[in-house]
Amino acid sequence: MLQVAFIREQKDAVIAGLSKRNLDAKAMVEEVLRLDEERRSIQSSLDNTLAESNKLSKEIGMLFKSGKAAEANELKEKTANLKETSKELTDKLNEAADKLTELLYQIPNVPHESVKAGKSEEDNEEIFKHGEIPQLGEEALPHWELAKKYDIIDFELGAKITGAGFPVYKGKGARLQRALISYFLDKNTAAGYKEYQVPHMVNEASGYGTGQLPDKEGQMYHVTADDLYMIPTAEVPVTNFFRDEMIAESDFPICCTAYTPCFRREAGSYGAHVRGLNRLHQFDKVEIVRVEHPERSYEALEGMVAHIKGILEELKLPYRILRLCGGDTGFTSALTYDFEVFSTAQDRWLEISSVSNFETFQANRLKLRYKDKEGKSKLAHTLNGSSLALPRVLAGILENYQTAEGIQIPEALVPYTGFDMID
RNA sequence: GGAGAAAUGGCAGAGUGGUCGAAUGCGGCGGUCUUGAAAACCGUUGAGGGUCACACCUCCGGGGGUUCGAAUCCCUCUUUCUCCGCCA
Repeated sequence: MLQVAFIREQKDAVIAGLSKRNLDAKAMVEEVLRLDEERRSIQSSLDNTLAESNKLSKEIGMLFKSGKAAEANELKEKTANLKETSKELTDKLNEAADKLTELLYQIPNVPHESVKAGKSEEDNEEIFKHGEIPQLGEEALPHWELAKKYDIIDFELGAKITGAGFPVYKGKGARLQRALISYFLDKNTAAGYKEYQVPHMVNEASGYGTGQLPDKEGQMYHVTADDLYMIPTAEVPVTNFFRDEMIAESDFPICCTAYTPCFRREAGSYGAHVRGLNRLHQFDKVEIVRVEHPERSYEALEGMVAHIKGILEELKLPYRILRLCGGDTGFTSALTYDFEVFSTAQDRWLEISSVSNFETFQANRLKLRYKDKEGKSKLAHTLNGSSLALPRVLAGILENYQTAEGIQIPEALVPYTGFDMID
């Protein structure tokens, strides 16, 4: 969430920034400032009441010590009033503070200056494009048909044992999944990211920490008996490593990578675009997460983009990079680049990675801080990106690498799969 | 699952009703010494709110309670450790 002090100091810039998300935040911002003022004024009355009551308590203590019990008891009666006042003020304070927090939770991050205004994905800017789109001819198949033809992914079997959107990978398909995970993790660790294996469920506090709660409550699977949530991405457990942490400035940059399955309810999705691997309830992803000094976070973001470019180029997949417009940028992000691979047989671009800088938006909720040179604690910046999401990379490989003899395996993956052709 | 013990500042660790936001050590920061560094010595150093700045308020795992007054007493939850049981 945004910091109140920031909203107070940069009110107009905040409103102007949020308007790029197609959001008129004027009323919300003003309500935040009003509630904050109310909160501070109640706080100050409460402080005065408590100060007086502390003073009396000290006096009572001294009187008892010097044996003046009668005077002490007299003073005790005076504290009753103060107690009542402070209780009332505490209730009012909590109410104002809760309202303020609730409202702050509803305000998205202010987009970076490079982000253009826009309503939807139509307005995203393509900033980079690479690779040749192969000419496949008439007999080219979409990946769900290739999966069936070579018996490597079984959607029906997954539907039988769990439900739609939970595929079963078989034989060389399963092996290719494992190969991709190892390959991505190796690329990430070679680039300096430390590898982690993390729980696939998180508690409520972690959900709030990274902003899945309360915003996207319905998108996560909720294990109600134990009040745990299935993770929608490794970002949630990994970023929450740093919840309530104080970091030494010398620890920057912190670079983490983790493979996890990701669970998403995808309530409201429908149609041909969710076919096959395009949209699943459970999928595999290797994530990278960074905690950075505010002055270097955008440099880090560019580094992450370059890293992912390197992987896609090694896999020889045609891809493009989009800078998301305000309206399409995620709630918590200030700047997001999407990577898309061209799916030749479907004749469309598929999103395979999303790389974002959250600036202090997550760190504020997480209370993730560092000490600067003057010893002041400041909020750190958090960033993350997929490196990479498996299903659509797999779809891209199956579709772009299909031949009359079978599906070729990209050269870089052969050491991981142990075979160079699915046939 | 049963029995017991514990949770204190960046870390370690004292503190069992008032003078405790909290000894001491480590770490950090500043300085003396040194060509420079290390060592040694001196000083300084928790977080949040609030203020122009002070004052002042809150915070000793979370929540609630007792009391004029709680790190300290009571209840509850969470977590950790030890012993027993079960187990991939």
